[in-house]
Amino acid sequence: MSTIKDIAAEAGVSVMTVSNVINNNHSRVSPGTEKRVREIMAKHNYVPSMVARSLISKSSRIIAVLLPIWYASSASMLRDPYAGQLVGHIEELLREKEYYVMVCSFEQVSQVLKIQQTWHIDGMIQIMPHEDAVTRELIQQSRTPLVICDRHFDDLQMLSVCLDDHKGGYLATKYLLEQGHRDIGFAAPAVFESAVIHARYMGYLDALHEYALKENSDWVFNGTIHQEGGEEVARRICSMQKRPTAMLATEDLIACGIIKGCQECGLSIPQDLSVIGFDDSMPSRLITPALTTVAQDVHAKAKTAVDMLMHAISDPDFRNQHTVLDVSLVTRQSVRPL
Amino acid sequence: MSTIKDIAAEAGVSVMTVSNVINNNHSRVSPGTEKRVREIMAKHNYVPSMVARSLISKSSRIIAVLLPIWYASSASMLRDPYAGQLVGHIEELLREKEYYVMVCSFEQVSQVLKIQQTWHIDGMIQIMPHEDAVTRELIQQSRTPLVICDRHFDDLQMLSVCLDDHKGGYLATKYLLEQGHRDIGFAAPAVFESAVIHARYMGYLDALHEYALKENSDWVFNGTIHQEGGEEVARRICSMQKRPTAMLATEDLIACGIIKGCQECGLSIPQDLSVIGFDDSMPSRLITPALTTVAQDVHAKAKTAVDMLMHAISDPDFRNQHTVLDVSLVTRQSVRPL
DNA sequence: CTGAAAGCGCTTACAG
DNA sequence: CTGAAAGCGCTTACAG
Repeated sequence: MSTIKDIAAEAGVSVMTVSNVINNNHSRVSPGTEKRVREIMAKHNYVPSMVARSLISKSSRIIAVLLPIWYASSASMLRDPYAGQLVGHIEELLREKEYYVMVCSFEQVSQVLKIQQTWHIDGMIQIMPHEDAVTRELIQQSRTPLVICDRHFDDLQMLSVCLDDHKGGYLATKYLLEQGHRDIGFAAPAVFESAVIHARYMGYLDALHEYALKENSDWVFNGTIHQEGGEEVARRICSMQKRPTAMLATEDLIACGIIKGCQECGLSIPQDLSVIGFDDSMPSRLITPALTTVAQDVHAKAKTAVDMLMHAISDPDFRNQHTVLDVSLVTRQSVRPL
Repeated sequence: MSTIKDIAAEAGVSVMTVSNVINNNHSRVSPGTEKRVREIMAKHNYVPSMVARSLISKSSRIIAVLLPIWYASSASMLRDPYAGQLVGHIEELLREKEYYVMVCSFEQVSQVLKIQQTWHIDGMIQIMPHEDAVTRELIQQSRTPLVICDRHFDDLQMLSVCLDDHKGGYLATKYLLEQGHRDIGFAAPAVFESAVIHARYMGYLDALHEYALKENSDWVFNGTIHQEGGEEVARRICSMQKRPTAMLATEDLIACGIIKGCQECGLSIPQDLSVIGFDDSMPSRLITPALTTVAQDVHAKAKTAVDMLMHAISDPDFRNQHTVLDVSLVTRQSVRPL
């Protein structure tokens, strides 16, 4: 494997001239010399060492994609299809810009700081929310630009990309109301611990209030985890004397679980219960009936996060921006007019 | 940010003594000195620079996870839930061993070689199959240990982890035969271009032959892509005069598409058509009826790939091993006895 | 057990 | 336009 020295020797120039052609300092090397050097580099498949370069420049062109580990699980969040999709898009966008992406699961902030330092990481994007305390600490301690997805703190200087979650909850609930539903339930993993979920919940409440309705606490299900949680909710709904006519779930998988669970205990969807999900992910098109859901644009989220990060890397003053992405309702077959 | 020099100065020892404590060369530093140095390192949150270390050692503890880009799409394969799951597990396992993981999409081998060189990558794992020609070239040109998932070439020295795809196709078909089915169709993306799919197809044929049956070419669907492809297959089946009584799909999503498509044109599953999928991924539990499918153990695949890679990194003679992982049939509700 | 020197593959001022 | 020297933060022989 040849080094800059070998190339310089063979070209009969100094190491620094080779360095100048690598770095396209056209003003510092004559066209003839450049051509000769480039030919020799090509001939030897010479690739400059990023490790040597970053030792000097304190910059590596590595972006860390941060994946929280918590929530009673040491498993990588990459297993979540949404996370995979988001990281996939981010990787594509960063590759186009000639950045390298390092994927880092972490529980504690110190792990991130260590990696950041040891590799001279140029920037970071946190995918999936962590515990608020951890995220806050990370924002405060990070020494490189950092973009947080799906979480924002008003009192902190930070870069974030979020969804208009309130609008999502509102849109879905309003749609159900317009379809004539008045008995509308809500199922979510953690209404009060997660800001994202809480915003959707507030949207739900606000829509109800607009129709002078109040929530029925029997129909608000907290701690609903994925499909299994949805199925459990369905069983509880089935056994109720007074059932809701519609359910809003904060995740497609939960909505699918509700549908499946209801079908198993003999309710039919949407005749006996209308259901709306959130995200417009793959399951929404798989389930029968196809799921009406609040759609988010994952590619736009990735693009926004990457653009913000690039901006922050080139401009040290760009350290505080909160981008809110729009959501929209996709109507399919899981809701019936009443 | 402190360097080894700062630590050495504050401890009143030489840089090399600090280096020895970092590297746990206990024989080369007295316990008292070590303790003092460690305290100073902790106090300053000192983290040794991997970039400086790898410049010397020619090793970086970075493992590249390679994601092919092809198939008429420049999209990152990470968007595929199976890929996300596999990479998630790999990342978990490598993190435990204190390796860093870099995710690299690539079209051409030269891109991989460049990254390999520029970062002194220690090893690589290719997830998802690429075109055979590209994979062969990669195997031959790679200068670091490389594990290929889901592809093997008998004529090459290589490390690979595959599934017993033939057995998978055979098991599923045999099960259908045992349930009394004789008219069994097959749906796959690319029967002859993909070795994995072809092996499943051969398993299907072999099971048929055991029952002295032949395939009916009307019922073998090639070019079936994901759910949409499955739905298209369903429409064609629905319009047939003589329909198969059962379908085997090489992917859960295809099987789900077949189920959904059939339901839409009025066939009921499994009464009118039995369906078996492959992978036991999330969709198999989402669809109604729940899908009978050939299960693979994605965690075992990740673990095997990582173990092989670790072995190869520590032993230069370990360069040729082909591990075949077992598959099993998970029976649910999408097949009925005839 | 401890240290001084050389060097990994580059880039950054500084001269010419 | 071109080069010689110093240095990035470490480790590796080599001495003592």
